[in-house]
Amino acid sequence: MASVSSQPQFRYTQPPSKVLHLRNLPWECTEEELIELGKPFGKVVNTKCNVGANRNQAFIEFADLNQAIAMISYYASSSEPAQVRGKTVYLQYSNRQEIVNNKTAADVAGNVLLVTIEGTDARLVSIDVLHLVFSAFGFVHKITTFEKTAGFQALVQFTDAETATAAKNALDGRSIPSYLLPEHVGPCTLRITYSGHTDLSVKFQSHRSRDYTNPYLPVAPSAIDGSGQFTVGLDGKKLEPESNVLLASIENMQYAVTLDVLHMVFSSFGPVQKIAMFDKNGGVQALIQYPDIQTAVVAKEALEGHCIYDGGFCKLHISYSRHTDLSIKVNNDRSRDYTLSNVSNVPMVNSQPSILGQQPVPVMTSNPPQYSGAQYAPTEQIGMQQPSAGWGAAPPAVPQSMPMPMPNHPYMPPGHGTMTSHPVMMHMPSQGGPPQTTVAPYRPDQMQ
DNA sequence: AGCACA
Repeated sequence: MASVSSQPQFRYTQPPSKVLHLRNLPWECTEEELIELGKPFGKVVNTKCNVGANRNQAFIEFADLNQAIAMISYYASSSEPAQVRGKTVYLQYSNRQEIVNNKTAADVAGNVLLVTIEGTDARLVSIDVLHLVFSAFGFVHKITTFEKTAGFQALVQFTDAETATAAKNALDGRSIPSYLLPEHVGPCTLRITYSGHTDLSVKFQSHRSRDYTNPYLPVAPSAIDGSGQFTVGLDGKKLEPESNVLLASIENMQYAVTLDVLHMVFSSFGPVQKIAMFDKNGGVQALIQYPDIQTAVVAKEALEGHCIYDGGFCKLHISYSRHTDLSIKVNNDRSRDYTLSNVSNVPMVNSQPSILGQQPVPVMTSNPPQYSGAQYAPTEQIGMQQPSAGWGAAPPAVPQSMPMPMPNHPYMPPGHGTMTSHPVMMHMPSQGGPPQTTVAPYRPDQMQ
């Protein structure tokens, strides 16, 4: 009752806080710009950008209250107002004492990306295609996929946040190129944020998750017990779990295919540890064991459907075996353990008569094998980083540095190679996403 | 140009 309006000019001021409220910021002001603005006065420990309906407000939190006071005081008496991008920024103490929950995991740059695949056919995008797409930006350590209310999602782990950011910036909002998808599959758009994870836990190689850093990780039991766990692949075929052991069946076997021929053919891709041949369904099949899955993958990709001899003879059909280590009881003309003997190319004397008797028609000398080791030499040394061929979307000749299909690439459908001078164009979705005219070429080499 | 729920 004593003095009326003793301090009316302070009625609307806030008490000091180490959090400052900023308004009239330029649109979508960045955290970096806020830090630049506050740095002269102290240590900015937290920010929150793009607040408010117009996303033109923000908060800065200093480490110490005095730093916030220093900033307010400075601009209260300065002739130059606080500015961001030349725009005057209005400052005041916030009515809160700290910035709470400033960032979600999606805002914090990390090495793991959360990828949501949008589209009615999103589920048909295989983990292999995801691996191919993301490998364009760097080594992909692990991928897990899962279904949640958000839809079909994947976590993609890179070495570091920089690589992940490059992939995120280049791929977010883009659609997977149609030539990586089956014809009937509609647009599959990628929505990408950061994940809070730093290291994914992948216990098995399966159709749902992969650890590309650990080729010896066991294949998921669920994927090999035949209990309906096989998913349908892009081409409608069953996706087999990869294995270091290949099952090769030989079609149209006009010429004898001996253990030594198989050894020669399959040795082009890496050391063959064991081979076991046997008869099944009236034909000859063989199990070929490599020391690791990658070698087997490359061999399978290269040899599947090819013929050992010219003229369509002895056509190979290759799948992954459920075996991981063959049990070779005796070395003979049908089975051999090359790890037990350092002779690998010396034919063995027939020690046991085969069930069908002697080898059929030994005419192979007049038909030189099509394969030479050199033919597939580029696929050797795949231990460090797997070529994209390993996951079935590109042939093994594709260099590692450019895992995406290129124009004039044999896997490129007609039309794409001549439509653009850019290496690869990510196709824009007809649904959602920026308009076609603004699409940037998909050029990972230009991304930071 | 006036305070945050992602």
